[in-house]
Amino acid sequence: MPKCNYYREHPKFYVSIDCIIFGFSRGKLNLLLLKRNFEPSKGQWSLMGGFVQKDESTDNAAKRILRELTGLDDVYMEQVGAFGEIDRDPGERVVSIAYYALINIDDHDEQSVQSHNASWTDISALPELIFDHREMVDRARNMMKQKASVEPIGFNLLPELFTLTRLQTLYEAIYGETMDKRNFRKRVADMAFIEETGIIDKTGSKRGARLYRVNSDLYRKTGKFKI
Amino acid sequence: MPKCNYYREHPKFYVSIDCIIFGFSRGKLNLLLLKRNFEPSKGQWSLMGGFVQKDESTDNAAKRILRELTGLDDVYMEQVGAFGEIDRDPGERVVSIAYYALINIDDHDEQSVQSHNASWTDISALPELIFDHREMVDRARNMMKQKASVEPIGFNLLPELFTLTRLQTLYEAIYGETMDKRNFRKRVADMAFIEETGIIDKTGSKRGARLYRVNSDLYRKTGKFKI
DNA sequence: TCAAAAGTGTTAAGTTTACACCCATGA
DNA sequence: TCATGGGTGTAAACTTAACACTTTTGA
Repeated sequence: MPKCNYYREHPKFYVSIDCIIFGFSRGKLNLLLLKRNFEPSKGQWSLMGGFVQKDESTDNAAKRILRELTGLDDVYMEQVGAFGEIDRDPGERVVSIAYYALINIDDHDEQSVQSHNASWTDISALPELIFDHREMVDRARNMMKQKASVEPIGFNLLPELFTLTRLQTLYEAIYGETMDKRNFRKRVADMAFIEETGIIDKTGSKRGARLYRVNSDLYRKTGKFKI
Repeated sequence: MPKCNYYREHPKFYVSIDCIIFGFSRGKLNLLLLKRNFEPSKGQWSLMGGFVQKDESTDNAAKRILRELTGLDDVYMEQVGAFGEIDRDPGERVVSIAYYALINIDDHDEQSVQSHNASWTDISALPELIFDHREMVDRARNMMKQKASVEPIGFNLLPELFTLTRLQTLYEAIYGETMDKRNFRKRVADMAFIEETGIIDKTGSKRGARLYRVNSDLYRKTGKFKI
């Protein structure tokens, strides 16, 4: 019971979560999208979503919904914001809170993704999306780009070990522009927390390339990030 | 009626708005805070807030609530984000969406502010705030600072005409650091949309200072902003 | 006549950009 | 032996930062 009548007169709303799930594959940013097999808007493309429940915070709801689709825990997520237009969902009034997630595309549970009728789509060739999902994607993309330029969040899109060429391709995809190889490597070399492992990866080239890794402790202590 | 049963099983929540209202006065950033004369947390300091109604979007609810307190329309507002911890409001489960507003402190309706038991407080000496309002303020402040460095939103905190000294003091308050006068003026001079009016303001000094104004059309066309 | 705020340029330091060739290897 | 991706340094252009004195005027 409420402690006073203060709340009584006010309406209540469904509160949902929508997830913009970023992955990085073959030089491109990708989003994990669902082809809806339920109403409303059955058959159309949408973001992964779900409703906030009584016993969970919105942040936890977002984690749960991401886990339902990908099988992943401990994923990097940021809130994009609340979307509260009256008719944004034609079925009912629903206030939705969007979150974006950065995952290593190799890690997700393929079974679960398929059972949800979901698939990875190149972000520069998105299909039409339901409701205001396109606006959510655009805002998430801008926030992510901005944040990725000043904090080392991009590494969440890579496996633990990565080559510098792969890292550069990732940032080229995030920023949507090509970069100079030597300047890029100079900047990486200036960030001590991006460590050489001594391991050589021969899968990407004949010669082989050095594998690097992020040292998070080192970043926390000393870290400046700028790419 | 909903078009399907999809929503039925899910809980509904109160959705509220909280406003972080920035003003600029005597060289300091200020917030408009309420001393609550109602439960819960009567007698404590809080942000201006209210509940979203059935017939309004969250953006419009924020505008309404700001207008209720300040009497102002057409105010610069940005959404900070949704705050959805289960127990953030001890009275009831409420998901709150925070917005910040930038107003010229001379413009507000003093009557209305007083009748709401509200007053301006220096942001660097805030009292304790209820619920998670302090976190909202901190996030709003960071977002505002970030945005103010790359878009000309700071001018919303000033009257239409302003001196360069006042503009500099404002940005020093936003960034929390002093700036070099000559470098600051050089940067302003490089932005054509900050126009000299030819008017001299004698209120701030014996000699008088030139008054400037923002030309928004010019900014939209040609504008780069960097202070 | 003096206190108080307004106004004004130059130089050094640091950062960013542009640019081209050799290396190692497996096929 | 050659095609492929991996790896490396320097100089010019630009941006940022540091710095101090003169002007105007009302009290």
